[in-house]
Amino acid sequence: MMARSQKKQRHDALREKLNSSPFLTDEVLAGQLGVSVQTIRLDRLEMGIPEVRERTKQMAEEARAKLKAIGSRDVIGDLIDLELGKSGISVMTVTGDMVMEKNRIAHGHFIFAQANSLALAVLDAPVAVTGVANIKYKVPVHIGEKLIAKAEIVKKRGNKYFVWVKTRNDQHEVFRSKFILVSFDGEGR
Amino acid sequence: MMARSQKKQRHDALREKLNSSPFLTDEVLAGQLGVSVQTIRLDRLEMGIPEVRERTKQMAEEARAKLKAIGSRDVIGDLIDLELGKSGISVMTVTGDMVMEKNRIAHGHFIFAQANSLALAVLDAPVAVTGVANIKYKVPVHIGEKLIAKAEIVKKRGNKYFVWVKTRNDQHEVFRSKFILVSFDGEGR
DNA sequence: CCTGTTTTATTACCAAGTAATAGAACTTAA
DNA sequence: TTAAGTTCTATTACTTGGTAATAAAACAGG
Repeated sequence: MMARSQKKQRHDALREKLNSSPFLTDEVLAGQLGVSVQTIRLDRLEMGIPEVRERTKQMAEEARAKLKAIGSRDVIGDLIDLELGKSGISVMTVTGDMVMEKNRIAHGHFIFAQANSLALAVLDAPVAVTGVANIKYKVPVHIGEKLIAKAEIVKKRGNKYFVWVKTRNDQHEVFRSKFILVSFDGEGR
Repeated sequence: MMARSQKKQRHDALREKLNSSPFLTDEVLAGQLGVSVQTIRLDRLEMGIPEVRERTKQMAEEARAKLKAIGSRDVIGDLIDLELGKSGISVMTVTGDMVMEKNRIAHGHFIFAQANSLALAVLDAPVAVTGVANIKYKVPVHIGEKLIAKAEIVKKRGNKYFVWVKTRNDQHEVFRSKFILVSFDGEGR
């Protein structure tokens, strides 16, 4: 039963090699693993791994889609309800790349970003920026949680808008913030 | 001189097509542009565009590198100085994907993110999260600006740390924030 | 009509495969 | 030891999407 275990080992090695550098041809792989090209092909067939060209293409498409998704997030979270000049609701699901590596807790700035961009979206003004924010994180947020942020304009004075945003997950209010936003036609802040 | 201008047009069309979908083979391109495969090949040669396989590979590698860079930003900005438990400095250059489309001003949450992660980095504690933040945006920030954030721990009470972060560009202080961070071994916030 | 550019066609060749088939080598169990 | 089974290797024919080189056709302008 030596042969069988050697095969398994080789399969693992192959998987690992392709994982770290997916652009290796069968010929190169054969050389590195000390077997014939045909053996590599057989292995790939058994393991359901496509050829280099296919792998490369898949990688390119995947990475492209991901980058595109990342690029198009001017408003963070999905705006699901909006009464311009009054209130709005946005939903965001916490994904793997929002959490800190150390403790798997969501990085605060994503929660802030959702609230901040919602606050800006609610404003009935063409151009506005954030002036002041008072924020409080109440409960740590983890991967997979769905965050619902509700914004409400509570006051307006001149070109200054006072907006409160409360964010909750299923159970708790996890975050609470007060923004002062400044709309400006010319310049000012 | 009709012929020459037709060629130029075709080159432009080719460039555009490949820009939006880089995985087209010469054969498909030839069909879409109504010319022979050889013409496409000649065009590519003239224009210095490599074959599909090469293009795909380049794309894959590029996109991969980009994604990797994005993924590894637990601390946003570059930590250039750090006295653990006391103070720290971080530098971040505002890139194109940090600004809002509408007004080309940096989205507030990137500036916040730099300050927040710097504040956390300065803490001499294994695990910590943000509890409260009071922040003020003083001057709008634009693409290309280099932001220098300086953090300082001003007080410690129990497991609560009070940290001030001031961010400036070349000329002004653009942002100012006070954080209360909570370090925790077990649980708590 | 001739000339020069542009386009197309043809041929030989390559890399990195798939698919199928056959043979060698090693392993083991009877 | 030998037969059987698994695993590995080799060989051959064929495919895609090209490169490189050469020649011929089409067309436009003078």
